[in-house]
Amino acid sequence: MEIYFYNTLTKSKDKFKPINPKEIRIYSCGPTVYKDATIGNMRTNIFQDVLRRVLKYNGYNIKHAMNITDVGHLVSDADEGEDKMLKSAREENKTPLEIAEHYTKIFFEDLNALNVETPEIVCKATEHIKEMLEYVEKLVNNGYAYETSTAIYFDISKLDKYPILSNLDIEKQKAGARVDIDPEKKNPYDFALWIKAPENHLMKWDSPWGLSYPGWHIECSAMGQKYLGEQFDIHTGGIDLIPTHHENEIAQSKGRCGKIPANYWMHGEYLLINGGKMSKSLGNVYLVKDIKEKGYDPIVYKLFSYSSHYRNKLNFTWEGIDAASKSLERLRNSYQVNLNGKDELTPEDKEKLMQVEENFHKAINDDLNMPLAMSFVWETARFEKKNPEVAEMLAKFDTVLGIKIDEINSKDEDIPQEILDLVEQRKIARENKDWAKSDELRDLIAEKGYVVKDTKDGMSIDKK
RNA sequence: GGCGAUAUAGCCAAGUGGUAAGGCACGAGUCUGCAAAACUCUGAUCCCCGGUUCGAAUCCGGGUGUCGCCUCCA
Repeated sequence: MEIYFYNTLTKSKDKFKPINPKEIRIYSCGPTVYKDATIGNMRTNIFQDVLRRVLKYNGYNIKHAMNITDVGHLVSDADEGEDKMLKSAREENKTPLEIAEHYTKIFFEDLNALNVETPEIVCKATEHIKEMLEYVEKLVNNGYAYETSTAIYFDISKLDKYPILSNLDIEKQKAGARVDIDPEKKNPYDFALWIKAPENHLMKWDSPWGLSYPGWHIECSAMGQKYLGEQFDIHTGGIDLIPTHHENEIAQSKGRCGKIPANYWMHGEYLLINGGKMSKSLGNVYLVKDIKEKGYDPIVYKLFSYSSHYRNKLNFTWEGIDAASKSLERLRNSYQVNLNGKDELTPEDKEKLMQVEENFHKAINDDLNMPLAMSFVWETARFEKKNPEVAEMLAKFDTVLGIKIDEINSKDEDIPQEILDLVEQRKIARENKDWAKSDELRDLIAEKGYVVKDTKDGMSIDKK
């Protein structure tokens, strides 16, 4: 079945044509590990995970690389100010390496909690200084870069066209530019490839230009080219990376080998908080940890993110999370019910299931339309006949959803003995039809933080 | 100031020319000693005005609202 992706480069939904159908190569801009990743960052990671899973659903093998930015990302894009890593190191009184290790670990724990697959290749900027230096030297040799007293800059005037991803008219931007113009720069939009380190700079490396460190954009170009080649299939990231980071990656690649590094550029939209923007600088951030602390399985957040298309803004509210939580419970319940279902499926039923599968497949292949795909998941979950084949279909869908649909909802392994005793007493009361005592005990159990429900198969106990 | 996105039932949200998917909540019902859970059923003519068309939520023009980018951010 054909796959269509919205391509920021062409500004249209394009049919996906792999460079090599045997292996799809993807590069994703990963985290700058200087602070906790937010659920906003995670929305992008979930989008990328869906992309991987959809390609796999279509039978493709993939080679996916993601970088870990542990040096070179300055607090300001005016190529001045502190490196983010160093700022955090100073504030938390740790070494940059400790900072990077700490936040990298948490990042992958979060991905794991969200059941987001780890890319085949995870690469750190600090481990690719050599590749970056070679890249910069090549740009200098090709005449696309020049040296100033503070850095090596990319000369955007050497390109046929500079902003090609975004619609910025840099001529019109000049007047209103809020950043101070460095008189040594040839063009205001020239950006630093390599920066000369001040005397007491913590992270610096030997280079033809003395002790220095990389600019923010060079790492992705260098690592992408090392692991995926000069041209690969898909490049992903958050929408905010379009005007600077990705624009500059393309510039670097064009300067180095004359090619745009990826054929398809896909960008995930922002997560909003109560209708407004979430950002580290505004301080209104939520972490995966916060979702856990509210008592939700983090996968609930993943399901929540499927309520909107990845290219649309999604407004985060706790009401929304609550709705997703209910949905997750019901989907998992349906899976269990179907697994043990005894209804016979007629040929017509099987035909219907096949049709739903096709609809699902079409939806995910249409630029990852998860909200639409979910409607077919529900159609399956609420299929009138209950049969293991229906469960099998749900499991198949879950290879894309990644919501662990086969997980059992209530886990009562950790119920304290005290509660179990009360439940036992209530059971006896019920057998004696002593409803007053039964209700009293249910209230008591509730006070202690547990909910007891009478089901056909006995009582179920859940933590509140 | 420049650029762009978006406006669909109480909430979230698909749908880009043929009479509005889905989820959550609400209400009703089945079940239950009761309750919960589960299951079933129930709701919108698509921001406003004008135009194109046999026909528009869907195209065009105008207006209004909200949000974002142009500065670090997924």
